[in-house]
Amino acid sequence: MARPTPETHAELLAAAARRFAVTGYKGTSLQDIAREVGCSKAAVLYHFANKEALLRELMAPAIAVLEALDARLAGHTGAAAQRVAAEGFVDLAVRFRREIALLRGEFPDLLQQPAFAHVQQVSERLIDAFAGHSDRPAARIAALVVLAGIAETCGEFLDIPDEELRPALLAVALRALEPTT
Amino acid sequence: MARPTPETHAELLAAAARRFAVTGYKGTSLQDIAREVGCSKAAVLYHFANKEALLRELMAPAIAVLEALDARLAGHTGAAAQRVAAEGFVDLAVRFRREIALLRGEFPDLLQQPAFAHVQQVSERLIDAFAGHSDRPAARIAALVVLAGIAETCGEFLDIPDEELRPALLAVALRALEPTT
DNA sequence: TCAGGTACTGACCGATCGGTCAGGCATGCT
DNA sequence: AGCATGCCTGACCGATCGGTCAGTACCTGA
Repeated sequence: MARPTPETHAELLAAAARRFAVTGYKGTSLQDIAREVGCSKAAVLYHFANKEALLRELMAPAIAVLEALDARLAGHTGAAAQRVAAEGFVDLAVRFRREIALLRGEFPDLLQQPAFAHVQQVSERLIDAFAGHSDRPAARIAALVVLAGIAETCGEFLDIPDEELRPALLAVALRALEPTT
Repeated sequence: MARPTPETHAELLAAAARRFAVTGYKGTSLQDIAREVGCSKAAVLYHFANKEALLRELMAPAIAVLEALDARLAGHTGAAAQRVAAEGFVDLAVRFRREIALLRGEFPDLLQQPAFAHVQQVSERLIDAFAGHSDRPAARIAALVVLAGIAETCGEFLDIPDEELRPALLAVALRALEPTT
């Protein structure tokens, strides 16, 4: 089974993304990933220090975009913040839907790992922006429904093009976030 | 550590609910549950045939209510179906928020087990009702955002009373499901 | 020609998983 | 007194987990 392919690193990353999306992070073993690529489990751990490092590398691009959105958010308040947050997050969710989908509810668990501690804070600021920086429970509830709903949904529509998914998600987000009279 | 408590069954159920809600189904071991109650792992498996049976018994009341909603859904179409589905699902989510929360994204995995196969079909009919029985992608996207958003959100507000959470969730659901002009 | 790095393997490790099993200890019926 | 039953235990099982390690085949530059 010895096959000298230097692109293995990228192949492993892609295989991990596929497996994580189906069976989740905890539900996928290094064996599973190795089998999909056709190499040994030891080869996986040659390319990545450990399982968490694999996940970290997989999520890095998405996290970078999330942090850019966070930075952009700082300059806005109220309804403007809502619109920037909705547009930015929908765009992120659509572009990285595969990466987001693979965390399928393991978010709470994974975010507690030190490697993702910062993401935790960023998403709290995102919810705050979705809520228009309001403390009203109704606003915070709506914010969380939109955030979680989009995150869970985007991964279910892997087959339709970005240009169709993006406006549909944005429309439902903006409707849901409309202020209660 | 021998303590003859015949209420152990109920205690185990409650402990399992608590642990599942924090670390998820896969992330919680029978040891964890046993430790929380103060008995042995073998005692857990004396009361429940296996881990899945424990989960099944834990979810049974919520599933019964879900199936009742499904039956009620059959008599409605279009906007009426949307309203019945939204009201019914929000009520279910609020009442059983702890049970729903503990499945944290493990839904896709768990629903594939034969014991929950029926729930899969019911939730597809629910999404269909949310979408007003429309085939338009935008309608189906909105439906999934609402369903997933509510399911994920309700478990995050364990401390506020039903009477406050219910109308807030219903309001955001109805706003999000408003037909696009 | 050969040293050294890259990419990998199979064997192995301790821990933990869900689950089994024989037995023990109260309690209550006969 | 004897025996069944309900409830529970500690010891144990095979499987699988993430991770380590010594060794090896191959390529490259000196």
